[in-house]
Amino acid sequence: MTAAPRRPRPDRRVERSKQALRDALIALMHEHPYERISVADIAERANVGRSTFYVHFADKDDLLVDGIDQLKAWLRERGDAPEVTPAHPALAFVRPMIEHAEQQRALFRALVGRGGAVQVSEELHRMLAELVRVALGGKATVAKRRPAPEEAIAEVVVGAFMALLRWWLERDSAMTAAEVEATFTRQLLPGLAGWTRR
Amino acid sequence: MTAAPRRPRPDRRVERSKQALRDALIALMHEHPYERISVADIAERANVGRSTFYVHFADKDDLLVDGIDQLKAWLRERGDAPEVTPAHPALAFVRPMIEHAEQQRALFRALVGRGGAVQVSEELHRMLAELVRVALGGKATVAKRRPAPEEAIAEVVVGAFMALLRWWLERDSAMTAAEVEATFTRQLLPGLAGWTRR
DNA sequence: AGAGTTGCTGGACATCGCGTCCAGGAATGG
DNA sequence: CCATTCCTGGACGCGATGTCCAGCAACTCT
Repeated sequence: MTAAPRRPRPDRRVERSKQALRDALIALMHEHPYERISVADIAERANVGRSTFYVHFADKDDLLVDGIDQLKAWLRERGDAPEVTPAHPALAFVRPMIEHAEQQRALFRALVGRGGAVQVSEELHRMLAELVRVALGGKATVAKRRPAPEEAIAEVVVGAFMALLRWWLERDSAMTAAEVEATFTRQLLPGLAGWTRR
Repeated sequence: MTAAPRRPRPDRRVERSKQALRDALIALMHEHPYERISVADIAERANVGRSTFYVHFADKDDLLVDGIDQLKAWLRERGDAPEVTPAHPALAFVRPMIEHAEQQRALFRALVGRGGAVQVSEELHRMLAELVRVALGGKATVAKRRPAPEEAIAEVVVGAFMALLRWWLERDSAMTAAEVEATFTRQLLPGLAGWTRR
C-alpha cells in the first residue's frame, strides 16, 4: 500500500550472489589477511563465477566498502542502548562498541586487527570521531577557534580507543570487557573533565 | 684502530645503488601512496636497472624495512634531548617526536599519513609503546598481574598520540607544535596521575 | 503457465607487476 | 693492470586483474 514509486522488485539471483560474495570475503578474512585475498578466491568461496563478481562489484575494494556499509548499518541498528549512563557524553560509544566487539570477537579481530583492511579501521575511526566531536562541541563546527579544537580531542579519544581495542582483540588477554572499559575510562575521563559540553 | 673484525670495505657501487633506491622510495612516497608504487617505478626513479633492485632487496617491503631501520637510527641518533623535564616520564617521548615531525613534516606525512605504508606506523607505534611501557613499569614485564597492565596503558597513550600526530600532519591546521603537545598532555596526563612509577 | 527479461557462466584475452635468470660490459679494489 | 664484483637490459613464467562474449538458466510479470 505504499505510495512510493514502483520498485522493480530486486532479482533474487542478484541478492544471492552479492550476499554470497560478501559472506565469502568475511569468511576469508578470518583466515588470511585482506591483502592476500584474490578476487578468484572470493568467487570460488562464494560458489560463483569470477565473471559474476565483476557484474556486481568493480573490484575487491568495492566489495569491501559494501561490507563496511553493512557493518555500519549493523552497528546503528543495535542502536547504542543507553542503558547505563556514560561517565561522559563523549564516551557514550565506549561501552556499546566494546560489547559489540566481544560478541563478534572473531569478526572484529579480522576486520580491525592486523590482517584487516586499513580502510575498515579508518572508517570506524571516522565514525567514532564524528560521534565524539558532536558530543563535545554541539552542532556548530564553525564555532570559534580554540587552542584545542574538538577535532583534536576527538582524535585523541578515538585513537586511544582503537589502539586499546586492537590490543585487546589480538592477544588472548584475560581482561574482561568490563576491565577494558574501566581502563579506558580511567585513563581518558580525567582529561575530559573541563569539557562538560557547551 | 678498532679491534673490530675486519670489514671487507663495502663497494661504492653497492652503496650508491642501495642509497639511490632508498631515496627513490621516499621521494615517490611523497607523490603516491605506497601501495601503488611498483618496483619498476622505484628503479626508474633511482636510475637503476630493475634487476639491480633485486640484487639488493628481496622486494618492495624489504626496502621499506630497510628504510624504517634508517628512520629508527635517525630518531635514536638525535637522542631524545632531555632539555625540558617531561610532565611525566611516560610522556618523555612526546616533545621530541613532535619536534622531529615538524622538522621533517613532509617526510613524516608521507610515512605515517594516509598513503603511508601501514608497517611504518605499526613499527613506530611499537617503538613508542615499548618506551612508555618501560617508563611505566620498570624492567620486570613478568610482574604481578594488575587490572590495568602497563601494556594496556601504553597502548592508550601511544594510540592517542599517533592519532593526534596523523591528524596534525594531514590537515594544514594552524596549530603549532607547542599547542599540539599541550593538547596531548592536557588530555592524557591526568589519567596517568596514579602511575608514578614503582 | 508462458513469454520475455535478466543474470550466471566459463572461457578467452590483453595487461600488468612480480621475481628469476643470464651474459656481456663497466666500475672498482688491490 | 688484473681479477673481482657489480650493473644492465632483456627474456621468461607466473599469477592477478579487468573486460568481453555467447549460450544457458533462472527469475518476474502478466
